[in-house]
Amino acid sequence: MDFLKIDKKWQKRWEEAKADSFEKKNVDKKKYVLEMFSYPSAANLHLGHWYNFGLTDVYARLLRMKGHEVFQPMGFDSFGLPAENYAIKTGIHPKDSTEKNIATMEVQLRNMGASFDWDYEVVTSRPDYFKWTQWLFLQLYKHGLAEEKLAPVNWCPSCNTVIANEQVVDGACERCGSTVERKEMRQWFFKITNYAEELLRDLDKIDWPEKTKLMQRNWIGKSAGGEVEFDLVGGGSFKVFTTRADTLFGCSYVVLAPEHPLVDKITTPENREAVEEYKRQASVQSEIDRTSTVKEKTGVFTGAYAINPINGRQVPVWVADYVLATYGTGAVMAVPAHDTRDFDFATKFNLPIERVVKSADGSPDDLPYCEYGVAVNSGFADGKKTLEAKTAILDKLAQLGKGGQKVTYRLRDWSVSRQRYWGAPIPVIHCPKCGVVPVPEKDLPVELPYDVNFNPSGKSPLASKDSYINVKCPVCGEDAKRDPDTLDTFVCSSWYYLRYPNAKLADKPFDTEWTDKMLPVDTYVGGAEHACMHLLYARFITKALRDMGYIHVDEPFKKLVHQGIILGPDGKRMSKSRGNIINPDDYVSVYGSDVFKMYLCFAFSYTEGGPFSKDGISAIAKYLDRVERLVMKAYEGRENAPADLKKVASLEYDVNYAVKACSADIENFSFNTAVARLMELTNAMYKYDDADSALFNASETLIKLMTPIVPHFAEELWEATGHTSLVVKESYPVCDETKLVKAEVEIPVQLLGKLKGTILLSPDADEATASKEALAFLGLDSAKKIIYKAGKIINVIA
RNA sequence: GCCCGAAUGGCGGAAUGGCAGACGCGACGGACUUAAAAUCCGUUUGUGGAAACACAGUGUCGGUUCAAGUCCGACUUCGGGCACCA
Repeated sequence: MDFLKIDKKWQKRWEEAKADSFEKKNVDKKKYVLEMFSYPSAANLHLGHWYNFGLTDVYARLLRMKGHEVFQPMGFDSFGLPAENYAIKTGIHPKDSTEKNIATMEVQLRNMGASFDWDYEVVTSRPDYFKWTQWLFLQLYKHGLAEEKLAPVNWCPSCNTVIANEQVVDGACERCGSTVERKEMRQWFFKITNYAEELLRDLDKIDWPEKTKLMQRNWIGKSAGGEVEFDLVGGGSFKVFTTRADTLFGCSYVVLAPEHPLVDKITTPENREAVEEYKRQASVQSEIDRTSTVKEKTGVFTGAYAINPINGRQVPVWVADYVLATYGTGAVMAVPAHDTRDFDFATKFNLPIERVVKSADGSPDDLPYCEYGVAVNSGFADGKKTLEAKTAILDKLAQLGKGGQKVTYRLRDWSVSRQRYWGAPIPVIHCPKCGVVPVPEKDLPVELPYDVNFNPSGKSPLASKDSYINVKCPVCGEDAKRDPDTLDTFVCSSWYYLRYPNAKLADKPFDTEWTDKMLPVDTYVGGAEHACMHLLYARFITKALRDMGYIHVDEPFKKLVHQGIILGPDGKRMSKSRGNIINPDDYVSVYGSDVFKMYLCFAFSYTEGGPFSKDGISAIAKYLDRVERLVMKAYEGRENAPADLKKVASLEYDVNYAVKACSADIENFSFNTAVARLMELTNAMYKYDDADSALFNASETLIKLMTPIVPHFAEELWEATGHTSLVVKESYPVCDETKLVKAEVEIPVQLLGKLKGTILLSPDADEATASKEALAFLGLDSAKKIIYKAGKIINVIA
């Protein structure tokens, strides 16, 4: 078959017939199937796109044939750094290169033959979309979920921009590999931490890979412990967070993070110089390799003392960079006897190490002893087990008004300001008189000016565009300035699944009533690398919009599937530097989209991925030709009456088995076994040998079973066998269970657990019959015990 | 360092605790052909054996069970995540 020709032919027919259109009136049967939309890069569709979009489309097509109204839209996440970097290098404007790339990719995506409904296309860099991204920002601001604060941010000196924690990999910029610095800046933050608890809790409600849920749980990092307030000698106080309140009696010093605001206030004059020097060094340290946990502890004494509220003891206040400003309270109580870090520090600086826990069962408890045990040297808590001692001490602190139970999260607020050009402008005006003034909604979108110098200068490119930056304050009318920054592109992608069903809506981002019907996304498919970024942000935004009353779902993505990663033929990740990149076009242009897609289905376990090998591709082409010959033979003989009814029954068994298995496999994203079942059926049909009406019936079913995977090919055969309808519009075959009932099945017979052979038995034979047959087979008179599972196995214990 | 996941023929990969290796690639053999390609039909975990068959076998060691690739415990290697989180 000419696979290249049929691609075009049927794609045209489907378009004419609107075969992929979502029928709004059938919304009660909707299935929202979504693939993570892609960034429009200059290169052609890569293998990952094919693997994600092409195979998810197999799933979508199956659902459609099974009677669901499938909504499968497509679009582009088109703001972002690559276009801007490309512009800096080549002088081609990001908007121009992006729009050009989108046009190219649209054509390629259409050529895939996937059943996207393009009427709902979304492009995040166009004003009709980012107008509503800005609207989203304003709603978050109105509801106190967006705030501006001075905060240390990750600064990439090479990209000249702030980057998110998630984009810092091993202390380096994820994109360019430069060492990330820390810098204090005024930044907009979304208060995702307000939702930490719910984001954690609702993971139990969604059908996601356990691994992904675990990653989010760890990322949120809930930690239940206590808070302890230390007064400072000479006035003032600060709090520490601890999970080991039971060790409070053993606290021999306290440590503040170098960035802690109290440091400057409490440092005594004679220590000031050393502390200042340490702070300076610490900021440099953090730029260097922070990943080393074996790094020797450093720190300086402030000269100040704090009072341990549990025993009134004065303890020195130190500053050390092993305490993180961004976690807990930025201060810790140090109990060197029972914490390895404190132990290392105390050893180095010769601070007291006092045991307050011993092992409960007499097992070795050399210091530092970090296990749970029994409290000692702890006043009223002596003799209590760790958990009880924690409670007792925290209760006591609560009575004293010096602390109590406290939960802390590792999750931090989401920094969304980017000192970049190619993003959605932040819709805020800074007025010298009125302060932060949100742009009125009627003035949205805040358009991105075209003619801007976006070469990195350390400042936002928009800051130097006078006609953009200078505005009148919407409140007082005086001269004011726009916020010069743009939004993190993760903001754009945090709500696009809401826009898809409302893609053309002009007067609002989405219609609440309609969105309630369309959401949640039933099945979401994309890479696992988004576990702690996009997937968490989208959940947060959904919950925030729900609390504002705009939607009424708790979770955006009911079921989540991650595709695996296809590696280069060398088993390594594909990369330009390795030169092991596989270009799908090289194969699609030879074999057509069906063959290539079916190869992708068959060669990998979908969620695992694995190394690419071209060897299997021609085999798939051969297989399809084999099917074509078979189907045409069956078509020729369709008028013949079957001669052998036993053979027909066997064939019908094979057909129905394939129907059942294929459907279940595709629904489970087990595409490789679905293809295997098709091949088995094909082999069985070849063995059947006669060309008669039974074989023709089987071939009709085979064509339908193949439709989700190789739709062009299936259409061609469907047409060649006398049909005028579109097979993609046909119903998926239904398994006839009665054809799967066999009079006799092969039952394995084991002797002492070792397989000896098989006997033929009725699948519901009773134990007596089975035992008799098994003993006869083994040549035994009796047995101590016989384990019999009907239809499964007989194990004889002699 | 901590937390997850994985390990099955020459290769990609199948196996709700119940016949390990489905399906395919590759290889080998046969049919068709003057020949080749294409196609069709076989064989293909290892060892021994002409064969029937026997024994061994799912990274390593131990355990639970009538029965373990699958469950449990320890370890090895690889992959992923987090990484001074108090």
